[in-house]
Amino acid sequence: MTCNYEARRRGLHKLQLIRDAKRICPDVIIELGEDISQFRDASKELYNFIKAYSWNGQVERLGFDEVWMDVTDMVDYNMDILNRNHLEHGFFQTSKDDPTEGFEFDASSVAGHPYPKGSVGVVDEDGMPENLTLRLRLGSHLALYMRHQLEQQKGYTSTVGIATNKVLSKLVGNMNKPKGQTTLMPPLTPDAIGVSSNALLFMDDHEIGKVPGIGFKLAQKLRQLILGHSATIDEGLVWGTTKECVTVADVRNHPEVNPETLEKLLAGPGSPHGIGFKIWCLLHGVDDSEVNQARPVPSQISIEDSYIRLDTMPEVLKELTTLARSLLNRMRIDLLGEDDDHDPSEPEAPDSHGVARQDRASTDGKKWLAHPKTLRLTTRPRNPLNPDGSRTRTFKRISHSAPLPNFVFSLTENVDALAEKLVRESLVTMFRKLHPEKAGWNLSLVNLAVTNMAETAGDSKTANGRDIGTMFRRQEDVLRDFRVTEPESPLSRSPTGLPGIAGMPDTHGLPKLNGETTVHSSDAHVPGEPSDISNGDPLESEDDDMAWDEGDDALGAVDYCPTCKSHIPSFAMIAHRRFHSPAV
DNA sequence: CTGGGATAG
DNA sequence: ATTTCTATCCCAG
Repeated sequence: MTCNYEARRRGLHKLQLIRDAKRICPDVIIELGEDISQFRDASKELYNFIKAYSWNGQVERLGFDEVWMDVTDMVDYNMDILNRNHLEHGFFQTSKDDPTEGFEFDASSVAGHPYPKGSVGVVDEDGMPENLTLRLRLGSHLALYMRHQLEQQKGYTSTVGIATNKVLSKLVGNMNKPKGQTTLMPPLTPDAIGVSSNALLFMDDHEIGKVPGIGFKLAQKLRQLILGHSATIDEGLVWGTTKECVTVADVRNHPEVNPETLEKLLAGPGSPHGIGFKIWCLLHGVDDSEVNQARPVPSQISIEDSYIRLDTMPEVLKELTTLARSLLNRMRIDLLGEDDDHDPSEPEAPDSHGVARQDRASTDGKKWLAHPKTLRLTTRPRNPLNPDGSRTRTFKRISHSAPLPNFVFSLTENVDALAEKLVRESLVTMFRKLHPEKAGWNLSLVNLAVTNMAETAGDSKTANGRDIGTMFRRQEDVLRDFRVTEPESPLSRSPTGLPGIAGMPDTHGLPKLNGETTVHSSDAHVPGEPSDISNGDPLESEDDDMAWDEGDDALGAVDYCPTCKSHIPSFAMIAHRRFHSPAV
């Protein structure tokens, strides 16, 4: 499935056949098994570590090992307190409240690698760096500091990209891996005197499919446009590579390429609105998408397994039970939080079977942070045999959703019993909707998911025990469809005031320059070799109109359910107790 | 809200 | 085109 850097140095790559790996590297160590809980745990730990540095909470995960962090506010603040006469003796405050928290740094240079190589950014006749150059330098020093802390405190090295938006930071982060950081330096807009933009220069060499947001389907359409025929997929090598190499420059410089033609080429049923303009922006290194807020709970939890042969009902029931058990355990790990109202003197209720708890998640003193409302069952059927005996492979999935029954939130019942009950009372019916025939099907994959999380009040509780953040988000949800907003184009945000040059679409390709700094971090590495941090490499040197609050006094009384450890409005307690009573 | 697609690691 | 187990966002209906 995957391999470490050592194996890659020996010529192996991810998603390689075991047979090929053994041939190329006979002493390869193959680890069988698919328990990724350790990776999940490490991912959470490192993500929480990074999140703790954020002021604005914009810390977005991408998979298990990558994070974007918008540090615009931290850079704003530190630009204000920076002494421009003594750039060499700067102090970066990592806390607004405590002026002693932070690190000393040299704002006269970039930390780590600049792109292009050797660039110092844009500096005037007196050697004074322009604002954006200084801002990116600050970003680079913050990145170096955080990487140092990560290595010292957690023992992981890392790779970082520092730039003015998400797409540029992610791509520039690839330049010096592992254990390096790269900052995309100004000028980032084409200059009146003809100095070209480093953003364009940087984007131009990338193969079209390497640009985040341009996946396999879009890349093939763009290659077709440039080549005049569909690009041939290069077999044998890594997935996604083509024999013909079409670069960003090839597409951008194509005479017929503009937002309108791209829209005609790329738009289709199901494709996002305005895709032509979005892709055109990406080709110019322009990306006005926000770094998402860190969320307390995931929006979905899913478990899946693939099968060589799964074609009988008893086997399906067995697999569904196994998956349901995993899913319920995952729900307890990811959706349970500390219960502030928990009384530790009260012994935990024994489970109904008197069996010692062996689940991974401890449930005492915990409560549900969110209640998923929906259960989804997905399968991937194998195609029936063709008349000639061959089988056309498909990877299409079919799914069916149903309400998630409330008994799964019981913290007194053991997971095994709950899993069996879930299969009996929900999943069997859902399975029949997908596969009404008694036999004749053969599944290559089964997936179980819980979605539509209804978040319960979190940490930021108000006096009446409600989450003010959730209330505002709800207000936003309600108002959104009624509010008339003026669409804002990223181009309208140009801070330069430079007029575009007629006939040069490039000049409209302004990166997001409104002072934002995005850091993209990837590739946490286990301890081992010295990194560019530790080896001393000099390079790395209120009002009354709150309609939603109406009637609160009437409904305000809240009871506490000892079974599922939730706060329940008093008027609903009788009905709520029925949820926990055995089914009749 | 559902079911499916595209994209991503 | 292949092989896995996740996850997110978006769209039409």
